[in-house]
Amino acid sequence: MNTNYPSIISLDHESNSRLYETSYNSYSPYTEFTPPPPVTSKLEAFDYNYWPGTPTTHNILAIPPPLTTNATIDQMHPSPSTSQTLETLAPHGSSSVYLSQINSTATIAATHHHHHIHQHLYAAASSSNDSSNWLPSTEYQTPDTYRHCTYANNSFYDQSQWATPTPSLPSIKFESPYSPQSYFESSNNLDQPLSDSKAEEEPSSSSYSKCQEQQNWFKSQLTPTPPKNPVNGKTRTRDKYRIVYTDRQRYELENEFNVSKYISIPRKAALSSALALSERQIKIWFQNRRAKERKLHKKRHDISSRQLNNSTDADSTSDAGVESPTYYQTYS
DNA sequence: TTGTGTTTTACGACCTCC
DNA sequence: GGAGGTCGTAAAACACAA
Repeated sequence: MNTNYPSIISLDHESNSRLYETSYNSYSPYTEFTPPPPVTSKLEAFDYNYWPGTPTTHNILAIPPPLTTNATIDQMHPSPSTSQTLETLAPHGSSSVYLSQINSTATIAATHHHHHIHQHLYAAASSSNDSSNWLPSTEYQTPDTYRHCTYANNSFYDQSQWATPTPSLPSIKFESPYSPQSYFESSNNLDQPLSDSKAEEEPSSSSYSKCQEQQNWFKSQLTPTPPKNPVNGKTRTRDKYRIVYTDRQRYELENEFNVSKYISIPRKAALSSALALSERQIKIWFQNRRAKERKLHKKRHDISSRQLNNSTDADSTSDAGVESPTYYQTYS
């Protein structure tokens, strides 16, 4: 699978290892990296271009700088017998390769959300220098904590920087209208620095504190903005007020909507828990989102109809691009 | 600022399905 | 009858031109 969208990676934080130190704007992931002795360490690379096929795990066999163009890896997928360079796997300009140093044996777990890719890199329970002992994909170890990093536009971004030095999400401008595409473009901005002063901030020195700040930021993003004039904290149910969802809540909801226009009961429960929203709020958000989709589609259809001028074709009006509830119920 | 149009939450009314 | 669907709408939040 080829994708032009940036990908979010979750690194196992057990090792506390960071391959890179970043500047917010331009990240050179390998500039400060000193390759460890091959006997005691391994490196891994992902090849996003093959996603979501078999996760690609590679040993780095040779690490002549710069890694980005010339590292020799043992490619285990799709051809275990061949060795390739990263350049082969990730031609310049592709959003495809991620490298991470880990101190112990590691493997990769992954989930795939439509255009949005979310990957987890989990360390094995016991370290080993023998690749034959690497855990199979069915034996991933769930880390206690992990770090989110993002690869986009040939640069890495550590999302923990969103919270440094004070939790401050780069202000995401939600474009109007909120078409799925524009929303993904906005979501890309989640992972990229904006052209403001925040982009110049230096990362904090402590990886641990950064992780804490990141977690705090995520917590803050789960707290919807209360109404400006709350009356006993009530929403419209009694006082005709509404809350404003956080960017993160809307981002995750939008991601889910791009997976399916109708949310299943299990996913609704999961999202409710993950986003600190009630299931009723999730349900109504999807109802509103579908209404918006229909409205947008109608607008587009009206425009195209006008352009076709008296054409009688109405072939694109059937479902407004949204599966019917019956369709959803069949698969829920 | 301010006025105005648009978008986002939230709900009621009504409908279908199980 | 309950759950969840659409449709229409209220009102807060937001965008933006003047």
